[in-house]
Amino acid sequence: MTTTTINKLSFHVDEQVTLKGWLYNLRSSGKLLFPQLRDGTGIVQCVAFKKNISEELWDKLKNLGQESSLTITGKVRADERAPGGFEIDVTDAEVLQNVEGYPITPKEHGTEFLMDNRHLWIRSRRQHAILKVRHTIVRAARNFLDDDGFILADTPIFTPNACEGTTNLFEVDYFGDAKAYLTQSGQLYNEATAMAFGKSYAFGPAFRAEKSKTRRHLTEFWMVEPEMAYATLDDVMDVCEKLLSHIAVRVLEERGEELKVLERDVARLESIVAPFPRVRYDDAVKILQDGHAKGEIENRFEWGGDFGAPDEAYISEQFDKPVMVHRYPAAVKAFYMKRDEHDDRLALGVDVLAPEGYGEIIGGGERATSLEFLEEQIEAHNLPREEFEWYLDLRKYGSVPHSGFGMGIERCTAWMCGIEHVRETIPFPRMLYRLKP
RNA sequence: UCCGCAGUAGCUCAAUGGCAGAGCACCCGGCUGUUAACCGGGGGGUUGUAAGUUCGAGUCUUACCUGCGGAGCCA
Repeated sequence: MTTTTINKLSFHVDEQVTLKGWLYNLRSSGKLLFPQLRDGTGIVQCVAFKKNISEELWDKLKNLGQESSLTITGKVRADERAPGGFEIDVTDAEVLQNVEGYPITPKEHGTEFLMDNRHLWIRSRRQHAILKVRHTIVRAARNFLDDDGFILADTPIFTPNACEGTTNLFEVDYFGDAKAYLTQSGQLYNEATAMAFGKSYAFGPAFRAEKSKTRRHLTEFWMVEPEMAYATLDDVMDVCEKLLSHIAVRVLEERGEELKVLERDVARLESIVAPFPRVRYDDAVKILQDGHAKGEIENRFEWGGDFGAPDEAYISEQFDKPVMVHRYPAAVKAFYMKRDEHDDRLALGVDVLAPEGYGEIIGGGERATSLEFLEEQIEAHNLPREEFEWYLDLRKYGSVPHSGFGMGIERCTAWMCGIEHVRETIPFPRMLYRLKP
């Protein structure tokens, strides 16, 4: 007897196999039962004719509740009537637990209810598809960087200070006499690891205590943050477009079935091919102002500010591919950004805006190299100098041009899947009003 | 923090200020190819909380709680 999984049934046609899983749904028609089994790799329809099996087996199957745990043994048969193309003629079954009252029924449910039952919701087909796409994105990003010579060097989650001084942080008691904060970015530490390894990246969670209440925000989210020594802003943009193109290809290759479940328009993913348009902030402002003149956007954008959500959406709508907007006013960017040598008002930062209104999925740029400049910036931003001494050391001992960026995993996943809200792109989302389960 | 919408059975939703309802889920019965199966029967309610208007409030008023959407902020 072969024990196998549902995704491998095509290798076992006309053979007896055993599958281990849970009951996804049960339909019956008098002397005929259709238990649908899921095992994490897929869903398969099984068939049991009353006259072909023992009375004991019939009785065992007939009253099973949704999500009952069981193993099913039977012959694999190709059948066009079955969803998925294969069917199991049941010859035996072992019920580990017969379940009554599984909360998530095959009808509609509201978001609040489903989120309260998130630990069960992730068993359902759509959530399964999204989380598998997430897995592929994570693996594609890591493989891309690993194969390109980046060394994984993860950065701390407890940090002693605000690393950029821009966002609200979660404060944690650290053994009574000290305060720690949950990291909002591994950025500053990545600069240290890049000086050690040449090319490095961190992959981990980031925490922002912003009271943001939109479909693009989580308080806990995951980022991949590559950093490169001897690299410029242009080098960063090269890596961004290659990384995103690679991710799109891998998602298309590995997750065709899942994209079908999600009803994703794959043409939108097929067009994610490097090179991407590179637009200076100044020109993006012109796009917005022209849009206002044409009456396509409500507010008239003024040079100097950061883009709001509607602004980002309008800019990205002008292109099929992700857009890389670069050289922002220094005032709206982090203190460690290098200034443009041709225009001191500008910082060498880049944001990658995804199409279809998904907004900023990557933020990055070239870092300042001058010790004196950073000392001025730290003072100007009222940051505690003593907490940044180690960071300033990086400019005392072998300072070189270097650059990097951070990509938000959940926003990228929402974009690839074409779904509304990032809360479905992580197994257990943490949001402003959601800490459980 | 601000603006808007919502809260009725386990779930999704109905109910002109006048008897609290349906579908799904659950239990019982029927059906040999079901595709969110279908058909018949059954149990299931402090209408988010508190106060008010009224002969009478799920429905109108006020406050609060909770959630959803958006803004700001951000990836």
